[in-house]
Amino acid sequence: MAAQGHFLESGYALTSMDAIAKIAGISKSTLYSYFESKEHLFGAVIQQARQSLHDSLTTVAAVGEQDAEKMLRQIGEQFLRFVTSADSITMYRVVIAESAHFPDLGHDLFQSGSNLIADLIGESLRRWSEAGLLSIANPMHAARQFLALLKSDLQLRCLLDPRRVTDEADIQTNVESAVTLFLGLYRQPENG
Amino acid sequence: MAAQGHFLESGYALTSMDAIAKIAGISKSTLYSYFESKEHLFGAVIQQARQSLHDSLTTVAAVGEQDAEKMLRQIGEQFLRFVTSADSITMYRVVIAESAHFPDLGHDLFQSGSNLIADLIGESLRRWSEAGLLSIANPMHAARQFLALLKSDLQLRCLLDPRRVTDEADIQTNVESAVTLFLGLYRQPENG
DNA sequence: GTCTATAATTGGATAGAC
DNA sequence: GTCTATCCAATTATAGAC
Repeated sequence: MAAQGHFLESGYALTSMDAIAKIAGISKSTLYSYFESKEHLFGAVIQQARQSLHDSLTTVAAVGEQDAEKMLRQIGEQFLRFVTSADSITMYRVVIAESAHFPDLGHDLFQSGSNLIADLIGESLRRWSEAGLLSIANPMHAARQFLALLKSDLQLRCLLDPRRVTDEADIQTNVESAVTLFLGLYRQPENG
Repeated sequence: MAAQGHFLESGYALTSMDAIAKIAGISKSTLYSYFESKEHLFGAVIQQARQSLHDSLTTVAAVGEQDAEKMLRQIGEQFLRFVTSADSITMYRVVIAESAHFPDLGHDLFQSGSNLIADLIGESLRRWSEAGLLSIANPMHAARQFLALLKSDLQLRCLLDPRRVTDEADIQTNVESAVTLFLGLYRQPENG
């Protein structure tokens, strides 16, 4: 949908139905025949982007079997690249901006974002722990700690300052810090 | 300023100069005699709120001398109560929403928010480490880890879902988790 | 300096022809 | 189903009187 680009780029208020119709190459009346209002169109756009987010995070969390450190690094790098990507940031920015007006969208995005990735990684940690690669009493709790250490302030910095790009060095720094600290806590005694 | 409440509550686009003038009890012309445009007024409002944020965080980081665990808990509780407060969240929401339009405001807010509190706590950690209360090689790095663990997803959840209130139980859970993990890493051997 | 009144523009939504 | 043309409301900003 052509509306997606404009909504995510310019936000809800600055995106006019005129502009969307023009980009889509249809008239405004036709646009209104597909979506009953600007609010409904916005909701459809965000829900679609949310589904895409859901799929991407599921892919990020799926990692080939290796040793614990390599898997954590791989997940960490992919996760950070994804959450700091321009697409992710613009989506979060728009939904945060309109969360007072569309609280359901914000709620759903949190579920499909933070909660989903925490569950996926928590489940992986539980399996790795059962397999003896790590020693974790509470995998879900540990997953949230790992994600918190990974992100630190990177996501907030991107949301607040669009000019500050997140380069590979930023990502490597955070991954190194998070993995080191995490393994220091949860590595099996016989392995470390 | 009367504009502050309206801008923070309704966002930039939905706040009209008519409404601000009405709330302030003056006419629109008078309002324009003080601020040359809506953008300038918005900038002034945010910069003032940013100064208030700066002062609040400085207060949060100032803690009486006690043992390390009590100080970390006290800072953690106050920090989390502050960043999840309705005032802080609405301010961040508005600035994030307009960060593409006003990148300087977002940049300044990040400096006066995340970077400031990290520096303040990092400096405290350095002093406590020198005094032998903790054993920290890189205090600034440790401060960012502590803050990341404290916040985890609480701030993002508040930004995305205004209906979900952060209660004292959420705060205590995160403080407990962060302080426990942090002390497990950095407590002086002879103390722990 | 402050007000009333009013430009000038924009945007969401619809009517009616085809 | 799709278009053109239009309505109606809201908004930024200013002109001009006092």
